[in-house]
Amino acid sequence: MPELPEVETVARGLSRGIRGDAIASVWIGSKPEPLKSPASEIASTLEGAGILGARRVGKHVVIDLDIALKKRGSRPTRATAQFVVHLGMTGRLLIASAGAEIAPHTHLIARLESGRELRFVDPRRFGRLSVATDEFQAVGAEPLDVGFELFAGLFRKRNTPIKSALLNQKLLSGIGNIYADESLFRAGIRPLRRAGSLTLAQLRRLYDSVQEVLKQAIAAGGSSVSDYVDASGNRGFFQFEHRVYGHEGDPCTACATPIKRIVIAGRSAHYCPKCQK
DNA sequence: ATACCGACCTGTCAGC
DNA sequence: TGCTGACAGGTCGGTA
Repeated sequence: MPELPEVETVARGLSRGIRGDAIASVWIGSKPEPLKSPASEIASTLEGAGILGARRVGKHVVIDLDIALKKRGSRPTRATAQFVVHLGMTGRLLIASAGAEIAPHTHLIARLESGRELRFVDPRRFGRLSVATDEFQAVGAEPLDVGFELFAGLFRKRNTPIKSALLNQKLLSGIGNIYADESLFRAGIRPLRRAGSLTLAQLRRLYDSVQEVLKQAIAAGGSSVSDYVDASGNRGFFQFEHRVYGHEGDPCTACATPIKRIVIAGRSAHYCPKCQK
């Protein structure tokens, strides 16, 4: 499901929806895979915490918590904590009314003071939940904040296919399979091109394409390929703007050549063999 | 150090 | 109808 635009959409929706609310109690399911922090630590951090807001860091949703109230009288040195959620492939963070039916594969429910609930649902359990008191940081650069010089430097002397480099979260945090393919198509670069072999002009086009694709996708509320929905359960619309991803065999929107699908490092890659060099 | 590959999970869909 | 295999927005650890 979620790459940068989808995670950004979820985070914005959460921030709008539950900022200012507080967590009354927490229920955690029995399937342990999604928990990076111990269940007891997640529950104790969340319970009683005020919700300051939510934001995106790479592909992570970070929910900022005010935990000062819980330490009243003990002069806390640090009054904030973070609930960090990675949605994996099929994870959802949903704001639900308390009476709403509980979907299968619901792994965490945070009951809010307002009577609503924040729920984490994840059929494949590739998602990850953790709490942190230190400022959470992505390992790679933010694709929408990085300057061109730094962006270009990430790929210099790299022998790996540019598609793999775009998916490497240690270089850029947030780009996934859809937006890597769409960016490379718009930049006219084949996914198998060695990253280090790109000319400065091609790097510039790739930089511009990445920015453009991500911004357009955020504006469209992300891509709903099968089941992605935002915090309110709404689907995105950017899947209708995909020009290569999921379009194997379809005519290229620019030249009508059939779009090809190949496998690079175990992930499918889609491209136009004529437009992309 | 770098890069590929299978593993981790469940659900869906095409093909037989 | 029902089985099987391929595939899915992501990341990790092991291996070469």
